[in-house]
Amino acid sequence: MTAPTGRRERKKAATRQKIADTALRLFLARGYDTVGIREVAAEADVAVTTVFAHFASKEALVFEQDQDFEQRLARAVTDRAPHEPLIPALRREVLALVHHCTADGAAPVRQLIEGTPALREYEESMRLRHAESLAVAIAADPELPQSTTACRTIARFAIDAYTLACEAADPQAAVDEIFRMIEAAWEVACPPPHA
Amino acid sequence: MTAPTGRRERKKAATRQKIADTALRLFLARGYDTVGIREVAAEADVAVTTVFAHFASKEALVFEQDQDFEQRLARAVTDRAPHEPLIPALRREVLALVHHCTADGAAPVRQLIEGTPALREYEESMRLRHAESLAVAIAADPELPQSTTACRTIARFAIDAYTLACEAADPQAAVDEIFRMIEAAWEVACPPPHA
DNA sequence: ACCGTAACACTAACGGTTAGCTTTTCAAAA
DNA sequence: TTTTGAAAAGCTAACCGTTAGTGTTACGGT
Repeated sequence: MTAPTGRRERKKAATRQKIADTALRLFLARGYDTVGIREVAAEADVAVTTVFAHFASKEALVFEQDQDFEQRLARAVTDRAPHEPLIPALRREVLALVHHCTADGAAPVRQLIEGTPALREYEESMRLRHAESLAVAIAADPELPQSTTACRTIARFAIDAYTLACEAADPQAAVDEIFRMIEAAWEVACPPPHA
Repeated sequence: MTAPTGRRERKKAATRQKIADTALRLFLARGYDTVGIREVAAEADVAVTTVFAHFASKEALVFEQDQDFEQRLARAVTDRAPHEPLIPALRREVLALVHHCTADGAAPVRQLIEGTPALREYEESMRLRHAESLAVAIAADPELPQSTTACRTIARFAIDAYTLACEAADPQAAVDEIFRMIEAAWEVACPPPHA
């Protein structure tokens, strides 16, 4: 179902990839702030306007892989097994995402992001957008008839868990600890019928 | 105790105030994005460089009043009565801050912020800085010997409460609802000795 | 073979921000 | 009072991310 990719789409994808690779290479080698867009474009042998045709901003060049982050969280909620409780499903997905971003291969990029304020800000803005769409997914669940505020709250808490766990010394333990807190918060907002 | 303010400091403060007032007036009248820094400077009758000598960025012009937000949260923790539990003290302060920012007088400015993506982003970045310093204040409390992760988690939750409550239809009710959740989360992270 | 259009290039500009340097203005030492 | 040091403000010119305007090329469907 990947469709017969024509030469056109292949070339486009290649250009995009070349830009992203070049940018990341230069950023890692010499630092994000000291490498300009004009230089990235020159090194990738494309026009500056082409860079912005493929990426919405300079920061977006660094977060090329994380496109599906948003969808994965929402789907963890909407596609979970019938009658499966919300929080454990959320916890599982957050843990997977944390593992993905603390993997050994991602270390240099993580370091680049952590050491560049502009990138940290950009990432946090992304996360907040993710929280909003997660809140919508939670609110849309017919099995959970609670307030909009509670949905948005839990969504933000989950994003907080992800962010904090990524920075923690022991990410796995951090996810466990924070989700114990989230579980308690959720039970207060939406008391289960079992008790 | 305001000290004998010399002419110099008075003039400096006056310049700063004039810039901030002019900027806010123009932004409210014609929109944030359509008013340039050069125009603000001209209207305030100062040089562009002077604007940036007083404010770190264009966005900072809008958040002139909120300087002490950060301190107030930290102090609500450090200066609370001996043996007073953490969460109620935090709740009280957050509620006060929410009231302050949803007051009638602040309505036009809030509307300006909500309607300008650049300002929303900037505000969120501020909040995260506030969360960090709040986390430090919580971690420094000798009565609460728990993990760094728990401190940072609660700090972010409190900031989330502020943000969500400011946007909610009924801010007071939102603070109540969210802090019930936070209370539960805190008790799991730091079980009180009473039970 | 032809045409519509998506992808890309080029130039020039806009707006936020900063560096470098000069001028003004206050405060306190001399 | 006069001198002097420094903070505050000004001016110019630029840097950098980003966008608009305008072509040009190369592909894909007819």
